[in-house]
Amino acid sequence: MPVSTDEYTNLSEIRQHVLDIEKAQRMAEFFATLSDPNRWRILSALATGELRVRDLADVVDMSESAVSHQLRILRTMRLVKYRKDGRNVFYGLKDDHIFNLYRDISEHLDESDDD
Amino acid sequence: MPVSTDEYTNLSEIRQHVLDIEKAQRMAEFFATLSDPNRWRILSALATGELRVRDLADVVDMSESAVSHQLRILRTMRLVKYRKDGRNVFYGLKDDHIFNLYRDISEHLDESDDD
DNA sequence: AAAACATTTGAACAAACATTCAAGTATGCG
DNA sequence: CGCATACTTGAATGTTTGTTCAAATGTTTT
Repeated sequence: MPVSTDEYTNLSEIRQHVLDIEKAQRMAEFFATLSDPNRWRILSALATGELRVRDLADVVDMSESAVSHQLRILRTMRLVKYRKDGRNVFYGLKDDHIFNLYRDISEHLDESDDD
Repeated sequence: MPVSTDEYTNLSEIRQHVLDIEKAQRMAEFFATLSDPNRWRILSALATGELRVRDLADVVDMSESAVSHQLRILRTMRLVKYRKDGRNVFYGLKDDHIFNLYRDISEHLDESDDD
C-alpha cells in the first residue's frame, strides 16, 4: 500500500487544525502586550484603582514618557481605560480578565520541574 | 495639613502592591513565549497529538531549523514534552493549560470596541 | 564503512521593541 | 497673558528576537 512522504501521520488532516496565520497573529499580538515586565508592574498598580500618569510613573519607578508610551500599547489592546480630569489623565483596568490570567499563569510558573 | 507631592492618592501604599521586578520579569518571559504567531501554530498542531519535527515543520510551513529553534523555547517554558524514537523526535503538548488560556483570550479578542 | 535521514546548534542579519531625550499640545494658575 | 504642570509624541539608540544558512551530531540502512 502506497505511503506518502509522511510515514507516521496524516498530515493533511492536521494541517486543517493549525491556527491560520491571521488568528495566530492576533493571539501573538495580545500576548506580546503582556510580555514586558514594566507593563505588568503598571497593570498591577492599576489593579489597586485609578491612577494619574504622574503617580503611576512614580510607583512603578519609570519616567512619565516611558509610562505614557506603554499606556498607549495597553490602550490599543483595550486592557486599560482612561478619563481626563483637567490636566490629569486617570488610567484604570478595563476589566479583570487579566487578573484571572495572572492567577492561571502563576500556577503554571510555580509548578516544579518534575520531568 | 501637610500634603506630599501626591495630591490624589497614597502612593506609598500602592507601591507595596506593585509586582516586584523579579515576578514581573517571570510573568513577562512566560507571555513572551506565546507572543509569536509561529509558536501558536506549532502549539495548535501539537494539540492534535504528537508529531515529529519534520512533519511539524511541514504542517506549519516552516523550515526544520526554524521549528527546532522554536521548540527549544517552548521546551524551556515547559509547554511541550518530547520523546526520542530512533532518529525521530516526537513532540507533544505538556498539558492543556495553554488551551484554556487560548479560550479565555479568544473571548477577550472577540469583544467589540464599545467605548 | 559510507550514504541518507532527522534533528540540533551557532553565527549572521534584519526586523521589532523599550527607553531616552527633546519638543509638542493642552489645561490651570498667578 | 505668561509660566508651570500633566501628558503625549517622534526620532534616535541600543537590545532582543526570529529566521536563514552552514555545519555538527546522531541514527538507521545498505
